[in-house]
Amino acid sequence: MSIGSTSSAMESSATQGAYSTLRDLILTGELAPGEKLKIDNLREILGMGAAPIREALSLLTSDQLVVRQDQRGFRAADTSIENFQEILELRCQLESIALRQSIENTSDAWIEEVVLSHHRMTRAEVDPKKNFEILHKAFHLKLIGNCNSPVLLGFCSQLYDLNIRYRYIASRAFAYEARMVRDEHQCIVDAVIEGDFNKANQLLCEHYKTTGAFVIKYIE
Amino acid sequence: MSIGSTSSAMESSATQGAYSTLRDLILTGELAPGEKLKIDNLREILGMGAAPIREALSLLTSDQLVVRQDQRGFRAADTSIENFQEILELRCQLESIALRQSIENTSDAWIEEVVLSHHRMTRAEVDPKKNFEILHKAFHLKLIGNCNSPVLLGFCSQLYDLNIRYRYIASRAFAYEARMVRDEHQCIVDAVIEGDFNKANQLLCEHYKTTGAFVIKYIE
DNA sequence: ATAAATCATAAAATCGATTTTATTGGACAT
DNA sequence: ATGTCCAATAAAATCGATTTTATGATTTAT
Repeated sequence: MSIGSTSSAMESSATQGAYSTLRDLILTGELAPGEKLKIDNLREILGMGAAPIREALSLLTSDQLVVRQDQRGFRAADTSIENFQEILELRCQLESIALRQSIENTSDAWIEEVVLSHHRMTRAEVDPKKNFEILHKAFHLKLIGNCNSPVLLGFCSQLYDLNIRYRYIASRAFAYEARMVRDEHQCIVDAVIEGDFNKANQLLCEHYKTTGAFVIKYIE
Repeated sequence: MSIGSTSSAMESSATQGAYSTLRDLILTGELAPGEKLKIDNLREILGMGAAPIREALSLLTSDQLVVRQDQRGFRAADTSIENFQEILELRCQLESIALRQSIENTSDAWIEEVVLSHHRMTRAEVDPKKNFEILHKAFHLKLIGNCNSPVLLGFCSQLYDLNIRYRYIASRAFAYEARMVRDEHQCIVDAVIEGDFNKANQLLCEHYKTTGAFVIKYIE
C-alpha cells in the first residue's frame, strides 16, 4: 500500500498484473513453449481469482504469445525454427517499409530522438541498474517510429517481442554479444542521420539476421 | 440440440458466441466506432453473464476492433480517414510481399485452389444463398496464401477485416460495384496463373485503391 | 465566479461457487 | 490382444454476488 513496486508486478488492476507477469514468464521461457497454462496452477502462482487470469490470457492472445483453444483452455504458443525464420524475415521486410517512410519524413526532432534513445541504450550497457532490454527495444522502435503508421509499428513491436523470446529461449542468460552489436547500432544511427535509406536498411537487416543466425545455432 | 445453427450464433461456448456476434456488430457498424461497450448492456443483448463477454472483448482486442482501457472498460475501436488510408496502404505493401512469395512458390495445387475459390465467389454473386462476403475474403486470402508465412497471412487477414469494416460503415447496404470488380478479379487470377508477379501485384493494389477511393467518398 | 473537495451513483473488476465439458483409466465384448 | 463404451476425475467455462474504481453532481472555500 505504499512504495516498493516491482517492475512488472504491483500494477493497477489484477488483470494488468497478470498480463505483464505472464508475458514476462512466456517471453523469458520460464513458461515453456507449448506448455499448458492451467488456470488453477496460475491462480496459485499469481494469487488471484480465475477471472483476471483468463482475461490476461485472452489479452496475450493478441501478442501471439498464448494460444486459446475453445473449451480446452490456453497454452503458451509453440516455437519452431520455421517460425523463428519467418519472424526474422518479416521483421526485415516490415521494418524496411517503416524505415524507408521514416527517413522520407525525416525531421530534426526525430533525429534527435533517435540519437537520444541510442545514447540511453548505450549507457545502459554499462550501468546494470538501467534495463537494457527495454531501452534496446525503444531504440529499435524509435528508428522506425517516424513512419506515421501506427498499425505497422504495432506489427513491428509484436515481431520484436516474438523475436526476443527466441533469444531468451535459445539461452536463458546469454551474454549479449555486446561489442559487435554496439558498432552496428552506431552505424545504423549514422546512416539514418545521413538520410541514406539503402545503407540504413541494409545494416538493419544484416543486424537482425546476424543475431538470428546466432540464435538458430542454440535452437537446433 | 439439433440442426438450425445461425451462421454466427449458436457456437460451442458462450465466449465464442459473444466473440462472433460482437465481431459482426462491430464490423458492420451496428456498434459504432468509439462506442462505449458496457458490460451490462451487452449482457442484455447477448443474454449471458459478464465473464464470457469480457473474455470475448479481450479477444477482440487482438483484431484491433476493440480497445481496452484498464479500469475503464472497453469501447469499439475508433475510425478515421488517416486510419483507413493507413490500412489501405499497408494492405498493398503486405499483400505485395505475400503475393510475390506465393507466386515464387507457385504450384498446380495452389493455382487450382485459386481458380476454385474464384469460381465459388463468382457464383455467390448470383446466388444470394451463398455468403459472398465470406467467399470474397477467402478468395483474396487464397491469392496470397501460398507464401508459406502464416504470421504474414494473419496480418493480412486482420487488415482485410479492418478494411471491410470501413466499407460497411461507409454505406450500410452499399451495392458492391459488381461489374468492375468482377473483371478485376478475373484479371488478377489470370496474371497469377501466368506467374506474372508484377502484373498481378499491380492489379491487386489498384483493385484495393479503387475500392478505397470509393469508400473515402462516403466517409468524408 | 472558479477551483478544489466530497459524496452518490454507475460501471468495472473480481471472487467463490456451480455447471459444463474434456480427459483418463478401466471394464467389457469381440 | 484390441477396440469400444462407460464412469470417475480434472479442468474449463460460466454465473451471481461483492468489492473496487471511476464519473458526475453538488457543495464548500477562496
